Amino acid sequence: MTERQNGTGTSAGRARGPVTIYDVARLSGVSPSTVSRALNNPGRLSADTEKRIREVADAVGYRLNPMARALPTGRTHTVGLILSDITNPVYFDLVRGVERVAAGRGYILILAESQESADLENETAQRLLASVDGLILVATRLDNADIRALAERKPLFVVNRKVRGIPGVVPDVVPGIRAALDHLAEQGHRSIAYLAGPSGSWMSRLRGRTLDLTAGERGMTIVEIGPGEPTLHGGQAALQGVRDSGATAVLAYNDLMATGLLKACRDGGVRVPEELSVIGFDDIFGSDFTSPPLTTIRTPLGLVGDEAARRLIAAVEKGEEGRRTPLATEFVLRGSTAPPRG
Amino acid sequence: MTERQNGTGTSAGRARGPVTIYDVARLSGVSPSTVSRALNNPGRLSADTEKRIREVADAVGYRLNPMARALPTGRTHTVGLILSDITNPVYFDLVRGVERVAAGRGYILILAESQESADLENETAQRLLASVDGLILVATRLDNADIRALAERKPLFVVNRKVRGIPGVVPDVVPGIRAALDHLAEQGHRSIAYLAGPSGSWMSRLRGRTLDLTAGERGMTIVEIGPGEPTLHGGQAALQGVRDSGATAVLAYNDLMATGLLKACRDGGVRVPEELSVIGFDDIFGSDFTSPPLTTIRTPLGLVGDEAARRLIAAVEKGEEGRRTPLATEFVLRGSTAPPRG
DNA sequence: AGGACCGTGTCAACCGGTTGCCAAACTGTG
DNA sequence: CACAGTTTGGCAACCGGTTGACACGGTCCT
Repeated sequence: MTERQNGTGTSAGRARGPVTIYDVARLSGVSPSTVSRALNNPGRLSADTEKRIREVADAVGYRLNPMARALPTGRTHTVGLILSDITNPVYFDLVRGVERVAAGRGYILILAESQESADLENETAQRLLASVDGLILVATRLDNADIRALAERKPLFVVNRKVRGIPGVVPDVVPGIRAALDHLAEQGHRSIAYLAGPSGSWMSRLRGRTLDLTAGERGMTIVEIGPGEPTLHGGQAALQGVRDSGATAVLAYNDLMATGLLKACRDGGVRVPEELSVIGFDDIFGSDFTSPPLTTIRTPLGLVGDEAARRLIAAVEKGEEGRRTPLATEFVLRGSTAPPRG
Repeated sequence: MTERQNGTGTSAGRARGPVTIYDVARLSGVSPSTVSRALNNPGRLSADTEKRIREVADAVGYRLNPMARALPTGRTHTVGLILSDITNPVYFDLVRGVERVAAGRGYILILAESQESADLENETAQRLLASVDGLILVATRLDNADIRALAERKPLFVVNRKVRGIPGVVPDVVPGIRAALDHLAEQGHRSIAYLAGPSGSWMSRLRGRTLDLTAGERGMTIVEIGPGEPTLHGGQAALQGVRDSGATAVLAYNDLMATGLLKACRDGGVRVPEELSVIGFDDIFGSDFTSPPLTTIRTPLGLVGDEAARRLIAAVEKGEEGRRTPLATEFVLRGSTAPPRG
């Protein structure tokens, strides 16, 4: 009765816009709802009807309109990822991990940046919320209340932060820190500086606390320096504090800061590792070709992204979070550590 | 007559799902279409009606449902970005540029990776096409026919590739290459190797051709080596070829390859820059802390991303591509070049 | 006073799918 | 052969917006 405007008189005629299920329905002599069932409700129809419709569908190059599907179902097949800083190399492998898993499961990745601002992060999350099935927050600066509020609206997954009742992943920092301190102890270091990241960073606090604990067990002392920006510049700016602390070795919140410190040392005539040992965190791109190559504590960022996407999508689809994979850090010995002088 | 299921008896009652224009309409005593007009058709309604509706809307926290809007309008307020490799640092600033501009204009960024495969790239583009208002292809491996086919369906923008009739941007490589060759000529280099990127890369060919031309003008000769993977590994693998060529200086297709070459030199006992001068391309993150720091030809990647997003969105909204900003490369002198021996 | 015109808000159709419910057809059984 | 049970496919409502057409009331003009 009501012929959709897309239709043309001749069934072979070129439709105006993209092909819809209405076109497929007309061409295969069934109703639109039957087409819908044939395509995403396998088994509901008789085998030959389903087969026939499928054949027509890809003969005419039918492609489902995701918006049209999203409207009645409320499911967009999209995951959102919010980072504080897109250009921070620490996220590259993570983003790739998320994208690969998402694409593999038929999901699309939406990426946004919060520019290290809690307000902007919240605003961005709100803006994205309507378009995604679930949201991954990486190293979020939001407080627990905001996080919970978001989690009430859509499945949420937090990376590098623990929030009671919210699924998330934070790689175990203990093994990496233990191995790093064992290594430093073996070389004779006793007093170690920790170059802290931003004051709002949960992960920086975790690393600091774990360092304190682990150092205590080994009779070593930790002096905390900072907080500082988690960037090259933040690391460069910290050299003076490090020198003042009298520590013979430094552990930085992340590789960016460690690399910045390395640079400041070179500029300031401090020889690394002879005069100062430096250890980074994460093992980002570039850490192996600094000079000297940076000794660091590796975080398996690719796997973290994988895990985040996998479990978020499980939550979206099955309402339960998927199996947890334990993820651990690992000490990577390169050239920026040596026994202290004297 | 037909009360939407969202409604509750009391107007103060909590709606089940998110607030819709139907809720706002009921609460402010007008029809849904009036609400729609009040919100995105300023001036069409009387000033107080509009104001009243706006107040109700944000009093109840109304948020537009992007899917619902996309259906009748065909506009998703989304731009897609397809990269060959998410973890390649060359793209970080570009991605950020695109994201910032997109977010600033109320658009959402969808990111996907083609893993250096033309087939996967095409498939990905098809998959995304229905969800985006426009697509940005970076260093695409697609052939011109595929690109044109995509451009027929949605606004398309290509970065680092010129395709007749398709809007795009490719930073002018001439100034950077001229300055680099002038520098090498001044130091006494005559025979220079070009470490080519993937054979499918339009940009690698452009850089190679421009190099040939520019070298010719200066009485220098170029030996092309490759093609090779545009990665650290590709650069490492090329050392033998470089030595065999007898060139005293190398220009690599990109910084990743240059850095790989640097590493191979260190491992192979070739001193840079004393025995071999190395110049990269792009000035990616990390190029300034290799050892020696890499001399390179900078591409303004952040601006490229900016330009791409700006002009794509202009095409989407006004049907015309926006104003073009000329973008040029620039020679950055660091420590990996020196006069040849003898 | 009558008519043209303008400003304002509503009606209803539409975008392209999904899905609960029902009817027709088909199957098997006593 | 009648009847219950099971397939199979269609109808129509719905998701949440947008927008062309129109009705209504008030102004202004002749």
